[in-house]
Amino acid sequence: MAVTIRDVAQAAGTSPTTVSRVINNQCYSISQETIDRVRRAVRELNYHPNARARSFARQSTRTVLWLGSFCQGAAFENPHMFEILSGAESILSRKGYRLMVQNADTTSVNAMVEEAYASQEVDGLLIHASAVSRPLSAMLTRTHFPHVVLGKPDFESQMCWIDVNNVLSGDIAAGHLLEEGYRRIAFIGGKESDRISSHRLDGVRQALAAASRPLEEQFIWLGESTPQEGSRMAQGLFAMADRPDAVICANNSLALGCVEALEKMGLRIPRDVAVMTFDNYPYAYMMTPPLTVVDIDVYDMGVQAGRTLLQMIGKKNQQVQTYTTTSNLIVRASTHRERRST
Amino acid sequence: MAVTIRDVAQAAGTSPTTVSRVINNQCYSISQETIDRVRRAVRELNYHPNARARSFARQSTRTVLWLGSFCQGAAFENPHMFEILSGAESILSRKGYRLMVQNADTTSVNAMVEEAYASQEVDGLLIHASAVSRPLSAMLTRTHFPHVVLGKPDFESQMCWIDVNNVLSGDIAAGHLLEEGYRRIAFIGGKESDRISSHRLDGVRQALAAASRPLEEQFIWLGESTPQEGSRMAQGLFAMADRPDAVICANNSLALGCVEALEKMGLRIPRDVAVMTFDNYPYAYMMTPPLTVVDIDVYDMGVQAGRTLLQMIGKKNQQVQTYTTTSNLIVRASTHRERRST
DNA sequence: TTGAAAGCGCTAACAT
DNA sequence: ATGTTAGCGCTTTCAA
Repeated sequence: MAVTIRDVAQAAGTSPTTVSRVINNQCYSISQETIDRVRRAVRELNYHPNARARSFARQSTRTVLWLGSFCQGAAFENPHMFEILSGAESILSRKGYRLMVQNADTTSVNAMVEEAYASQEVDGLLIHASAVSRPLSAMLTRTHFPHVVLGKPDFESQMCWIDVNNVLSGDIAAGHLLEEGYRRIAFIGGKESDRISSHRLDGVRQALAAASRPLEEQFIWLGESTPQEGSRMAQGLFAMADRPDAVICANNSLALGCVEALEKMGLRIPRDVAVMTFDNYPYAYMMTPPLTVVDIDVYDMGVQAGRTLLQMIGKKNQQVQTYTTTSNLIVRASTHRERRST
Repeated sequence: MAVTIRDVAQAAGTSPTTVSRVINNQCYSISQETIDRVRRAVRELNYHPNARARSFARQSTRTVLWLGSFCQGAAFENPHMFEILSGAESILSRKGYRLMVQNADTTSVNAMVEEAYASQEVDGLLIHASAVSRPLSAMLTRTHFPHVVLGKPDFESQMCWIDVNNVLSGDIAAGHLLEEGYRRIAFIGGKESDRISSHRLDGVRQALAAASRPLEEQFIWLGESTPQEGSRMAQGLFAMADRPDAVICANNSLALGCVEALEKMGLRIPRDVAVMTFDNYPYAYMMTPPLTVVDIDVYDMGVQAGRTLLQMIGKKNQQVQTYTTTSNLIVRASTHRERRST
């Protein structure tokens, strides 16, 4: 049999209650001598409190459930989510909480949350935005169950969410190009329904307008987020009479195609044209030349989400709907005229 | 207050014992009528058994702990691990088990496993090979605690592990090129300490030897697994008098550099030279031309690991040390002479 | 076919 | 400063 709290109490010549207090650090009314005796007994018996009994007695598992997409290929197609997950794990772990994961999508998520809530299996939820639904939103709002949605849901709601600020990222991207002396800035983006791309475009527009050099409409090309489309749009862009001298690509896929097209057209990066994009995926720095990116610290977003959730678990009356603003500019050869591509 | 088993029992006019039997499907001695009454009460009261009480009473949490690297950047640098994780999640979830995750490395893992074992918090462990250590191995072997290591540990041990078969993958790669009519096959790989690369090389050697066309030593180039090195090695390879007509790159990074170098040297893929690599990363199919790869179904490896672990949790006397053999050839333009690169 | 009763190992209210 | 005691909600043994 495993060592229990009674064994420790006996060995230390005290009661289970006292042992419980010591191992939970509620020592404000315990003599130092007793504390030492208990600690020694714990060590000598190699006592580890039974987690199941604890969860049961304190009516809390100190566990958080992460709901998101864990389907086949997800890790390759959406490393973002796993990076946020990693950030959340770090803070939860540090605070003595456990992190459970479960595959969920917009249709399955309701039953899962219902079950997790009713069975009191977890103290809170972290839900990836790709897995939220309106019924879920209603349920969470009604029950006030602690939760944080990772990413802004694509409908109005009272849920608590945290997202990175793509508008800010676009702003930073355009600001960097202006600083480097580029003046004819173009944007290659995803379709209008692509909210990330649209937000980045908004930010670019903002920054250029603020610098009294508004983004010209013929310099905005939108299409599917594939290298092929990126290539096609770049070709269109640079077939125009008045060429741009810099291109902001809304994402890595578009950037890949764009760079390829520019190369084929005999344009040198960054001498003839600057190229930059968002998110520091391996593509970005493995390309020649390595691309300047505005990186979004999604790991940090996970940390913040975890921290927020823990606060909500502590005092249940908090509501948060916020953007975290942790975009970092990483300057590489593709936008830096002094350097040359390797 | 939440609905308890007593409430259901009362509503159904029976005892908690009977309700427990029904919800756990131990119905071999219960009248159909009683079962129906209980089921109805469960539904009407929207009863969900308290997971904490269950774990406590049955002395099992039906939870598995995954230990691996969740540090910053891990999702981008090692999507593999998350893909295996996803596979494991799917099978565990289906069998009514929960999956917890925790960041671990070779030094921290011992304390974590000790704690998880002693506190009886989980029923089993899935440990990524990057986080195993000799002391851990000794501890698991001594306690017979159910575990599966994902990937073959780099030291001899009695631990249970599952890995993909990289030797087989190399064999398949070489076999494909032979079939396509390529005869002068070269290999660009990671350093000798890179076990994945080495195994793939072994497989290539095997297949070519079996076809009585042994891999020529001057066609084997090894170096750091970076695009730069891949590029350098490709240049060396194709500066030789007797050029190869096909190159197998041990991984995507090397392939990226290799393709770039070939392009610069004016060689057309696949007309002048075939290129293939391993693992179906987005790089592989976003490049021009898209690369033929031998893909390793790591998701499936996670499924198999999860399944194996559940068996071990069931009957504790099983030991497994095995390769899963789920390599799939994905033929694309880079090795197919009939097609042309776009 | 069903039910009573005894835990599972800890926490926390209350008493001293 | 410490101990007594009563749960936490379920499962399971044993009896009927």
